[in-house]
Amino acid sequence: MPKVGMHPIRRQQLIRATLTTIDQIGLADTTLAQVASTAGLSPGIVSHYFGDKDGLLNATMRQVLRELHAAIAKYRREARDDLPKTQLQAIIDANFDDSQVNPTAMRAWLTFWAASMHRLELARLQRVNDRRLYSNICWQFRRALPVERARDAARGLAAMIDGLWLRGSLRDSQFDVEQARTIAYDYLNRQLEGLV
Amino acid sequence: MPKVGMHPIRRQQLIRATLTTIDQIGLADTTLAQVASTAGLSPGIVSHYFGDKDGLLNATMRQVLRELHAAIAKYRREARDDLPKTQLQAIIDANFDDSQVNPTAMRAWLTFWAASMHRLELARLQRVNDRRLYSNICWQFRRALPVERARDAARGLAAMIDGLWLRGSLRDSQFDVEQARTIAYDYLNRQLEGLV
Amino acid sequence: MPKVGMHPIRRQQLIRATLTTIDQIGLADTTLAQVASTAGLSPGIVSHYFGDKDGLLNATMRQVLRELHAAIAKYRREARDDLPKTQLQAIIDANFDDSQVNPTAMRAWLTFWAASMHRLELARLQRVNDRRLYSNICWQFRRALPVERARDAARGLAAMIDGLWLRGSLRDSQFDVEQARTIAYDYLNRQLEGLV
Amino acid sequence: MPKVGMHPIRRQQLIRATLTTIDQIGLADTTLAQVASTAGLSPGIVSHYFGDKDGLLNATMRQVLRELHAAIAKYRREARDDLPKTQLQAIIDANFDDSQVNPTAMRAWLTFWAASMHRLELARLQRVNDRRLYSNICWQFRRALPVERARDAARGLAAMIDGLWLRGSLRDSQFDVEQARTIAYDYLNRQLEGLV
DNA sequence: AATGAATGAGTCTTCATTCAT
DNA sequence: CATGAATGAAGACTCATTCAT
Repeated sequence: MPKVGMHPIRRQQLIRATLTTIDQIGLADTTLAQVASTAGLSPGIVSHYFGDKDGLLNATMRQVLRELHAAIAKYRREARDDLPKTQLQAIIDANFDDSQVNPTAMRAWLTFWAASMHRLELARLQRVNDRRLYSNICWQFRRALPVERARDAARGLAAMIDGLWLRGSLRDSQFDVEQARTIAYDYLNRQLEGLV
Repeated sequence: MPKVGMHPIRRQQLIRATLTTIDQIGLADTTLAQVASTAGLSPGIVSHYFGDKDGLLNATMRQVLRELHAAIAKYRREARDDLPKTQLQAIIDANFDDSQVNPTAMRAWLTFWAASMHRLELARLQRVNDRRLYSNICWQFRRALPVERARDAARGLAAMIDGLWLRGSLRDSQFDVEQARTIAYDYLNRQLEGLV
Repeated sequence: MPKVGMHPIRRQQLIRATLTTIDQIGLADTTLAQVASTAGLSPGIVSHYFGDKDGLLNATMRQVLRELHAAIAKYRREARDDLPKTQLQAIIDANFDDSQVNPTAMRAWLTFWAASMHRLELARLQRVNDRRLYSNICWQFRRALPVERARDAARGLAAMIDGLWLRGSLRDSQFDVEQARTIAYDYLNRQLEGLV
Repeated sequence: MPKVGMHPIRRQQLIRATLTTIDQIGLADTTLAQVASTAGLSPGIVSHYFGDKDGLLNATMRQVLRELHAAIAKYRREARDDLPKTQLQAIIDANFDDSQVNPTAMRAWLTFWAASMHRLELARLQRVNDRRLYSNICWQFRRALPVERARDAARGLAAMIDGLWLRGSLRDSQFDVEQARTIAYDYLNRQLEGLV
């Protein structure tokens, strides 16, 4: 079946299958055979497209990050204005978009976060993403607050977002987006209180 | 001297060795042989004291939780008064006590958090702890705020604590306790603003 | 120009690539993908021209043997006379011709020699060649020596040639043709001593 | 079954099994499972005693070399005098001792000789052995011949021994010790002719 | 004629667990 | 109590071979 142009399709299939498997049985129990079979392919194919298991995992994490960035970009593009508060709300909304808080995505996130503690490449990806979120937030706060205050506010909001999300990942029940947004918005409002 | 009481000593040795190994090479690469050798014991001994690997892991997580509770109890006991704010500050301080934010402890935490997604017993322990933190915080807020407000404030503070801690776990550098406390205190102050 | 005759060209390419690969990484690590890529072709092509891996290996060994016979024929044709001694010297020279003692050729030889222990077809080729060398040598000795003496002299010279070559194959350095010839000539001289 | 002192016994078992397997199906088709099963043990045991397949192979080759050295030492010790000729005959005899020319041993030899072309450690062992044989022989010749003559005689005899042995390895039939000895003795006699 | 994607059987290796001592 | 030898199942990875294009 040597159709040309299978590369991107097969990679997508396998990355999707990896996310599904991580969701269902966890990274520790995820085998290449599992992933391949979930993708409806044979085990040998993984090395063909990703070299080895690490390659597959790295690619999967990159995909997860890409989706977060896409969500953030979309929400900010669609924000009704460019005020700091509006933009920060867009960032909050993007982080709690369904693409990010559905159980599969959340489990993948936490899985990669934990795995990054001992895997160099994942740690690198994680750190880049981490800094990007913080920078975006900080930039907006600096338009409204003195630099030191802006930095703490940014650290606080980033922590709040991750914390709400982290605690949500534990629940069996659906992540409560409204509640999370209310709490994050409240934090934001209090930081910008009496300004705009 | 009776030779009794090897039980608790050996268990401690093995749990310590488990934490060390998780810290250094990660749970995924932690083998019982590693753990046993780190503890200066033979591989066969693990099953003698913990039944199997799961038993060891469960016991290790219990130990980590116990230490957090001990820290919280200690800080609250030593708080200068029983005012909500003071008690909540004590809870914050306990969560950022060195016993909780040293790299080994933080890695263990995140490791177990992630592992709990697919391990029933760990999930149970996690959830109990999670609720206990929330309940403690909520209880204090309710002494100062209307119930609905108290609940959101509690959710927010718990998320803030976990988020600061989570983001700290990524850093190579030492966790910045002062900064984390400043941000958490600030959140607390704003929630209780104009009350006391 | 008819497009016919790709057959011999492709086969040559692949056989050459096989020898190169055996030289560089050894038969044990030689994969069809390696060979094909060295030949600048695709992996699937091998089965088209040789059926399977065994077919390729057999063809490669045949080629190696053909080159030895060509060398021997050439040297004997060019010998200055038909005396036994001259003809035996020609055989010695042919065996130490550069086409036989360059590192690639020597490694291929030893590789096939070893492989022939458990591969029927290679063993057959090996044995035919082996006998041919012995017969050639023996025939010449019989022109000068009584039959029993001739047989032992032939066995000795054949062993001497193979032994010099075998020990040369170990060296990292270039095979010392002069030295090998001196030693083999000396053996020859002593066998024919006092005879002319 | 943790009897102590199993180490040397198990290693022997596995090395023997390796030699048997190489003899019967060849190195290329020798799997650890094969070896272990031949030894009546489980596949996992190999890594316990030899680390990995390479470790097993190295140990096996070392054993083969050890046996050759033991044979040489024994024959020289038992030689009736210390004359060069007698000692050289002892070396020849040792190389054609049954421990060296039984089919299993010969196949192992040739296998390792070929394998050493692309395996560093085997090459090292091979070269050490190679030099030792040459040195021993050369030393004896130098007691009877001028240095240059001694060196060529040593190279010739070493090549003769290896060549006879190499050609013998091809035969299905039993190695003809008498014939080989006759030919090697003859070479020796002619080199020392008119001296002692 | 030639490609190269895909398969799937087979190998090495790891490791939790058992158990004789 | 404790050891550590031994097991054997399971996983990652390789690669000869096939086959649609």
